[in-house]
Amino acid sequence: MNDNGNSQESLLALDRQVCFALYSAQLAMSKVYRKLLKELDLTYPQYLVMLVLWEEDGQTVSGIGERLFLDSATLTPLLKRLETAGLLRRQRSQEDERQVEVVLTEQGQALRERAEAVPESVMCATQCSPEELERLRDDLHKLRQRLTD
Amino acid sequence: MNDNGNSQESLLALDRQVCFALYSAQLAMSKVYRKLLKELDLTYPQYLVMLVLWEEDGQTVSGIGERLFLDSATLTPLLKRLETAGLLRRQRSQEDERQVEVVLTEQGQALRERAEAVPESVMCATQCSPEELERLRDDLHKLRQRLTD
DNA sequence: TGCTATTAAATCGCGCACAATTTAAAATGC
DNA sequence: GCATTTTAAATTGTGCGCGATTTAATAGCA
Repeated sequence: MNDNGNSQESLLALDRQVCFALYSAQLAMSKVYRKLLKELDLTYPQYLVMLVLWEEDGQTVSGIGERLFLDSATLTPLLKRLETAGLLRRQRSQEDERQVEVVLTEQGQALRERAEAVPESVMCATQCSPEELERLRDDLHKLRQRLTD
Repeated sequence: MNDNGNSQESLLALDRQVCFALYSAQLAMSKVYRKLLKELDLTYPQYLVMLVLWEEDGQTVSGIGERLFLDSATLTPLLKRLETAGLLRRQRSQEDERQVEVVLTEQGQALRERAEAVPESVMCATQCSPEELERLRDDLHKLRQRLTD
């Protein structure tokens, strides 16, 4: 038969699991981004924060966190690194001193131009059609929503 | 118009990106697993290593790494933790002293029984049909392969 | 008003991932 | 046989993610 009666038919079989497919696809994607974002001196999570701020500047830490599903334990040190890199400033809100507003510097705004090329490079690396990518995106979005109910 | 001329129509728009959908779905999945695997005192990557060893015991570090797309820098400390937990032993190969063979202990083999329930719980948490999950798995598998060409 | 409860960030500790380097063993070439 | 190259694992350093806790400010309420 097979090793330990555990193979293709078992639910524990690695290659049958969606979650491993998800996990390893994500790792592979990270590697593609790592290479592309090296040019911009950004990590992928840092790039995500910049996307959020390019869409709407001046958000609070928790505002960014809601958008990316990350909390302050992850974001605070990440934002400090981006601040050190000169891409943004962090300042306590005037109205509510508990909150920290994150504001892009000119350099941070300027970086957007150079980032424009990234999505196309990634889409190219996937070797998928726009239709395939859209379907996958929507499926993943649905999955994430269901998992966080 | 909109903030910085950058919104729904831009390729930089967060919610249009497959990669962010992938990233955040993976994080959500991790959280589901974290809760389930807490029972077994395993992290998700540790669980993956156990899956690999339950399928075939006695593999080398690089063998496990090929299966999971991870390298020794990730696996060595992880395997040491599993060894400390009493789930496996690491021993230099007799024929080739460069290689380290990873062998399950009785306790490690026994854990398999308790892990049997995990996949079903996860599938349940996704609230997806088996067909949806299979399609997603195959799509993700395809994506990973294309990204690592 | 003053006390308690809630909220927002920050901090701490741990476990990945991975680039880069090191160590040691085996394979190769002359 | 011996030096060179290749290979496997380990090590080092950095940056996430996140559970758990802490710090500080605001809100709520008697």
